[in-house]
Amino acid sequence: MSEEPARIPADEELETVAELSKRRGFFFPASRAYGGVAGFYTYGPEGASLKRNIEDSWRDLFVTQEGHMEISAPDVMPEPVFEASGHLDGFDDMIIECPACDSSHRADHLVEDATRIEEAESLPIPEVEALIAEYDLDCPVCGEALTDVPVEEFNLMFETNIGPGTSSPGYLRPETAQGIFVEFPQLKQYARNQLPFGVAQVGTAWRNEISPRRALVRVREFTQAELEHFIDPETDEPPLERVADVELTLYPADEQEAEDGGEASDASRTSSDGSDGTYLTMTVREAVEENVIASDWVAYYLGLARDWYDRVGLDMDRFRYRQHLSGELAHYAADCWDAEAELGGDWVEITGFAYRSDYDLSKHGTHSDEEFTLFRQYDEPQRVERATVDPDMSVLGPEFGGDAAAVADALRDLVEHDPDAFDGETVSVEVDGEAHEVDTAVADFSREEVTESGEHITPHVVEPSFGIGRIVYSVLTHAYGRDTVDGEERAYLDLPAEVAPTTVGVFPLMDKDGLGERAREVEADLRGAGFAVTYDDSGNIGRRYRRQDEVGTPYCVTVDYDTLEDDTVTVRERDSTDQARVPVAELPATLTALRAGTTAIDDL
RNA sequence: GCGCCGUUGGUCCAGUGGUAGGACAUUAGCUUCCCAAGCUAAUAGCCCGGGUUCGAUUCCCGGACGGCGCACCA
Repeated sequence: MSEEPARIPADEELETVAELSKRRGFFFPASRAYGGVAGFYTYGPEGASLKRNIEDSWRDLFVTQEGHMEISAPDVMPEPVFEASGHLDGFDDMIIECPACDSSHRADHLVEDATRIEEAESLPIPEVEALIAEYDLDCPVCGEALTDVPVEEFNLMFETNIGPGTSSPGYLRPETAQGIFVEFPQLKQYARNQLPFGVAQVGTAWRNEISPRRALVRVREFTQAELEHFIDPETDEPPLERVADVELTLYPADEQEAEDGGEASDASRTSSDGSDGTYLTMTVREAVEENVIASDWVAYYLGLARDWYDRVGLDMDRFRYRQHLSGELAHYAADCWDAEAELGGDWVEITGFAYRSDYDLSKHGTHSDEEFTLFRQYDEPQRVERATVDPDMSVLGPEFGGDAAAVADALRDLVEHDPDAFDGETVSVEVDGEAHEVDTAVADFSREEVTESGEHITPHVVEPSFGIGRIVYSVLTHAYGRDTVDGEERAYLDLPAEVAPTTVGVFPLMDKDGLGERAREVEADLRGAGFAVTYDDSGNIGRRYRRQDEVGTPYCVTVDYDTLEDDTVTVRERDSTDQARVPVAELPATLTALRAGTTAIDDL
């Protein structure tokens, strides 16, 4: 029997998991034969399987159960995509490094602090350098003069060239989301132009991090599972009743600020001990009613995801939802909560839940030639008065020459925003800073009643964005445990059967007297039934159980001498180490029931 | 990017200016009919590049990688 489960001390926990991961093949630094490269990891046989199972579980919930569609878009996208999304602008951070104390600072922020300039980020680098010299700016840490210290760019995007030459720059996507947003014009057709609909993607994202850290936590290439749920902000409501009773552990912004005197920007690194007692534990319903979570949609996903984390094996006592502080919000986000897991005493973000409003679709609508809107029909067509112009080009052409087309566009633009400007004999429009007078008659201004059957709207986006690698790492860490079985310590992973890399180990008690041959037959049967099976005939039976315990295999089947007599085998359960004897013919059904939780080992 | 510390079989460690040893793991054999047993044997290592030296895994410099701190983290 197993007894005395012991939690690993926090300061040993991550070392232990790293050691296990390398030794048993969950994950390890990539390209080690060539010295390794920071921020890249290879998932070994156990890890790749665990990761895939977690992804499949995510798909089952967020695609199959929730009824959304999944796509697979390219990793490389052309430059204009990221000009539109804001990632290029927002990410050419200007860094200046103090020559005296080696501290790094955002050069644009130093300039903004010292001057009245508000958007120094948009200034060219030579200009920022000139401003630093002009204002004699000093290092905020040590006071060293920064004049003539070069300002350098940090771009966190991986750049590449599409095709030969450099004329067509591309970037590896920093989030899978853009691959969904960019295809919205196609995707909306597949959704038959009906809101709401959700598009999911599980794929690779890339960020050229300055300093990769902490195993799978901060890496340069990682897997995201993202859902972009497109909604009509005026009419669509989430099915809150489905998750209303789910209990959440919430760490709202005001609690974070109260805790450390307003300097809570580093709250994601706050250790668990300082945070006790400041969490709010309440149901989704209560959180919405008391407005702890501002967005019903975000609240819905917090509830939905909470049970999923539990399902894939996170320890819910080491889990919380933390609201972003206002200064922490991304450029696109209106409100954002992170799911965080506690690892080795630190809290790590594993999912971001953001209400992105219409930010992304509007940006792509403006920058591209496609429509990133949907047509929403009114219940009843409406009669509305509309002011229009139909400029007479045969007059404008001779009068304005090359500017004529621009003048006509300006007139059309004006009539939309200010039809009253056409009340007089003439109307004035500005083209390239030059004012032009046009006869109202030439513009052919008119007001007419038209029938509008609907309007174009830009959907809002609710985005749960899961970091799969971090979740794999968190699940491994939370699953790791040690206990004592028959006086011998063992290490095990209490992974849920759904995500465990191997579902069943098959062993001959000894590899002789035909037991091995019989065990091979059992193995083949189980593989045929679709189970992930490991066969092991090396070492004594206890050693083989321990091997499987250590990688989280939930069940082991042993062929012994009784099997040769009556065609039964023992089934041994990982967590309890209890055994039951089962007819070989019933093994697939029994294992399926055990995995689904509809049968317990004690009932066999 | 900066600073401090580190890097020795698959894993975890010891050690040395004269090319290294243990534990565990792995493989083979013996033994054992259900929880890391025992015996025998085998496989397998000094991060990379330069320097000092007759000789460098060891000392020095640089780099890569890792841990922590600073900065960064859309």
